[in-house]
Amino acid sequence: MDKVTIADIAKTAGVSRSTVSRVITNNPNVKPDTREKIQSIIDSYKYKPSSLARGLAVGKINVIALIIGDIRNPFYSEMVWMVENILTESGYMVVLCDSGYDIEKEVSYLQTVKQLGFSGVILASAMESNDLTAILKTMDCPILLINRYIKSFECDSVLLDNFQGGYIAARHLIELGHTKIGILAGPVKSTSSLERLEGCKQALQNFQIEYREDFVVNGNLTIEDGYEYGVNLIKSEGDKPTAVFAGNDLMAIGIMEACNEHGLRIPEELSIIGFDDIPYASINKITTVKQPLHDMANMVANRILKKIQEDNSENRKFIFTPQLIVRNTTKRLED
Amino acid sequence: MDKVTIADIAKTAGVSRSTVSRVITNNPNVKPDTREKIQSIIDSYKYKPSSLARGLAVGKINVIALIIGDIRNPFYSEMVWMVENILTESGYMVVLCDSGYDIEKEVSYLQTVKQLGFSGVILASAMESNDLTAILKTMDCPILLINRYIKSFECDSVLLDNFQGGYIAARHLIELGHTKIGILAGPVKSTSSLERLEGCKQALQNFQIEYREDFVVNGNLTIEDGYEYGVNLIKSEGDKPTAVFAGNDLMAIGIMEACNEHGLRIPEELSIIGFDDIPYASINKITTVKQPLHDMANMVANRILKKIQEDNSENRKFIFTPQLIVRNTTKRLED
DNA sequence: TTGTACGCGTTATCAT
DNA sequence: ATGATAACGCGTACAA
Repeated sequence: MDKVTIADIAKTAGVSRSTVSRVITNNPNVKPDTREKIQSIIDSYKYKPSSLARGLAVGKINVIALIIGDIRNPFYSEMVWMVENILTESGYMVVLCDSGYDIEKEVSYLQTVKQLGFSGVILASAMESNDLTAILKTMDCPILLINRYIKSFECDSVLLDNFQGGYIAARHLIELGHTKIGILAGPVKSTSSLERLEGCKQALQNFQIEYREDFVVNGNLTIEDGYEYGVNLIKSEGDKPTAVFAGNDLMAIGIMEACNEHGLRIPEELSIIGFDDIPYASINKITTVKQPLHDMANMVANRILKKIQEDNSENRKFIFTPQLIVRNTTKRLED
Repeated sequence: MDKVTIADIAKTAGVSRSTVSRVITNNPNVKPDTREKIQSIIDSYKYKPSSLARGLAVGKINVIALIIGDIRNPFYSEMVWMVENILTESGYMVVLCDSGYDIEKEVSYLQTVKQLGFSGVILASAMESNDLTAILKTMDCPILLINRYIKSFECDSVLLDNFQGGYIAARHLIELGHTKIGILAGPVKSTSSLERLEGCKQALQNFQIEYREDFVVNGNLTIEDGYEYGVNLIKSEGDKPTAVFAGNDLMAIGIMEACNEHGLRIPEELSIIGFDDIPYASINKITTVKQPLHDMANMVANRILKKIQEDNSENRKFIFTPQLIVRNTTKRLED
């Protein structure tokens, strides 16, 4: 039983391949009778057109790539889950690509996207890089950025007001009386991490608190990096922060783990605030800055669909507002 | 600047397309000089062959689908992360598909896999179903099952000894003196969940403890379901379990959350054991049954590669051994 | 070692 | 409303 093609359907229906193709693509130029007849033959044969062949003919394939930094980060996996549901509903297949925050891998994925003729790309991990910008400019499909902003490349983007997020996080700690605030920021190349840091600085400045370079460290947004930071913090001599702003919840969790192991009580001896509000933040009662994940995911999915359908629409930025969620890991500084 | 094709390369190189194609596919029948010359032209043009066209010609495309139940489950996302790394290294693109434990969605993904001519499929969420078996039998690429076993369909599979996993979990609780053991099992249609339950029963029987139907509930492996179970447990009247075996860590976490909220102390008033040993289990010091994720992921990736390369190899099952990890959520029953 | 010619399964253009 | 035919870009027997 060989593979059944459009030619087989055409033959048994006694029509040309063109007509069969028309009913497949919902072209109105088909007599209702013939359409019905052909459709029934298609059904009975359980015939499904080859997406490869169609893709070659049309130049596009109904697949959208979703490139993210780390699928193990619950913030992303929640986002992915929602976006995929919407896109699948609309007949697109979603391809998930984990870049590991590695630009080289990102570029390589984009290359594949081109070679396969995908309909669109959603980039959630894009950091600044010449190579990236270069290939981005050669892409021949809509591109959407999540929580990232690439100066040298103009396109749609859905983002959080990260500056404000960093600001309200720091302000919260300051209002609790903390003045020695440690910052475990995200990667230097990530614009959103940078903006959160800037927001932090702004808050410190507004409240006339000294910004100390030696209290700032960059991590890679993983639990491991948070843990490492926590251990270093505990073992360090001399002046220590009384509160820490972590670039995301994962790192906050890592810090807490280190503290637990070394008997440093939270929040009595150290206040910690995270970012994202992943499920584990609520379970472990971590004070954090929430991203409106639900709304953002919806926007992402619907926006890319729109871009694919009408490619003439201009580029826009959609900015969402962060929200402070106070839980049990931050506490007023006793003096 | 139009899209550059193999013909363009051939023309500027002064050879036929065949020769160019040969250097692309690493066919040895090319004079070293010409190969070098052509390659340099390819490089300078940054030419990349269309995977679509190649796929149509060859009948296969270098993509492997990885269908999982719920990407938000850290056990899966860890697995995905590792498998994807290995497969990407070997030149395959990995497509991640989230089925939401929905067989219909699973079937639909497999349909897409066929239409797109993928090189292989890895199924981690496959449950028993006629529709599923039907389409599985028509797939024209290697199939690999993770932690699932489909009676009606013969293929490679990488799995944990789930029966033993359930057994050692229950035995641990029994050895701590518990006799009233609640079970929050996984979905009924999941063979691995079923086997864990069977292992549980066996342990109860071996130790001559009554198996109580009314202490067994099925959940969908999510935190939410665990939480709901926990609340019900707390609010229920009369005879209650003193210990609970959760079908996976996520549900164990949910139960713990419910207990925390309602002031039920763990492990003093209720012992809980999970399954999988996801990172949050170790962070939250949850006693659990560990799956050797690392080894399993390696096996999965390498096995599907082998299957793709030599399709004549016969089907095998690779069974891994679970391991009890005792932490802080289980405790000897005081009497 | 290289070139010719055909096939892969669809869609799209142009007649009819 | 329908059919013939030419793309789409590549791989590969087969011939040279």
